[in-house]
Amino acid sequence: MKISEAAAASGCHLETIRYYERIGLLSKAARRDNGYRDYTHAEVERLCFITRGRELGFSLEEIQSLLALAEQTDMSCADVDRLAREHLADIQGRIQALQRMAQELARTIEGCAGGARARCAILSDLQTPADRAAPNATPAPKGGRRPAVHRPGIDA
Amino acid sequence: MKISEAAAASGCHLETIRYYERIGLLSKAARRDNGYRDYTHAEVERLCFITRGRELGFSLEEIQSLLALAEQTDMSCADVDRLAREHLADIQGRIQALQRMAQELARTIEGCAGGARARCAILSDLQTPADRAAPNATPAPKGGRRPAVHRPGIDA
DNA sequence: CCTAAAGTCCGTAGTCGCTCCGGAGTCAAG
DNA sequence: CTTGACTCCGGAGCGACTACGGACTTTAGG
Repeated sequence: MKISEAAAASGCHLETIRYYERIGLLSKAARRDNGYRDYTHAEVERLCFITRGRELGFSLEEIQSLLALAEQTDMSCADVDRLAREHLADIQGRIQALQRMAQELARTIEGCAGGARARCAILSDLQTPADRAAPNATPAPKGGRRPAVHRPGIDA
Repeated sequence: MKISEAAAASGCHLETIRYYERIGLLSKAARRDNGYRDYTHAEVERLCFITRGRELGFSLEEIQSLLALAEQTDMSCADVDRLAREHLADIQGRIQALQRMAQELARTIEGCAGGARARCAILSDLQTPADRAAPNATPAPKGGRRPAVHRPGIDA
């Protein structure tokens, strides 16, 4: 399988595959006589695993751990489970942080009369430090700092 | 006001302040005789605005627009409102994407018996391409690609 | 007054996960 | 034989910081 086919089969961008090889997440692919990379079914599966993991918001480092665990055939399910649960908790934390953001932002937008500029609530709200602006909200919407899903093209 | 005081007053990391100056988000601060930066109340307010904007998930570029709008004293409230609403929609999109992730992940974790490794649902689920794994979920959880909140220290 | 610690300066490099670039070689179709 | 698509590679760029190292200044304590 050539790299473009592996890309199509895994849903992973071609350049990203090369990138994964470069950073050692994928082992160096076999080469044909012409120097082109040649992928086996197993390698494409590994790639699918990575891609899917990314879609679920795992970092490449976490995915590497998961792959390592997947390779030991005994006594690893509990570890996998723990990792997944930790990750889920992290995602939920991020959802909450975003929800707080959305709430505050919505409240701020509400306050804007919509045309009379003199006392634009949005701008003055932005000027106000978080704790004064939202005494009920958690001091700072800090949570996990995990990198997670990077979604390429598609500009909103 | 020295930089550390400005940092404390604005809740913005000291190095980040210098960074903002470097990229032109803040104009170059006045200097004392010893070369130390000296901040006025207005500059600290601008910094608060930026920090708060970041907390609400605006990108630095968006914040720059907001600041520019804030400086024109007429006819900008509608623009501010539009920007804020667009941003809110983006945040909501990201929340939904994360919720899909969490749902799928939770479902995957559910399937794991918890010890018997032979058929660990989590790992095999990860092996499965997204569309086969979750026929009901949106094809790919792609949404906005805005960078938004980077939260430094604090590891979950 | 001297010393040590803390604060500030600066530029540069590293982080994460890609993505794009340019220039060169290879391959398949017309 | 030419054209276009594909592949190779290393390196730079993105966003928003964070960290580092070496030089300088200021401040507090003895």
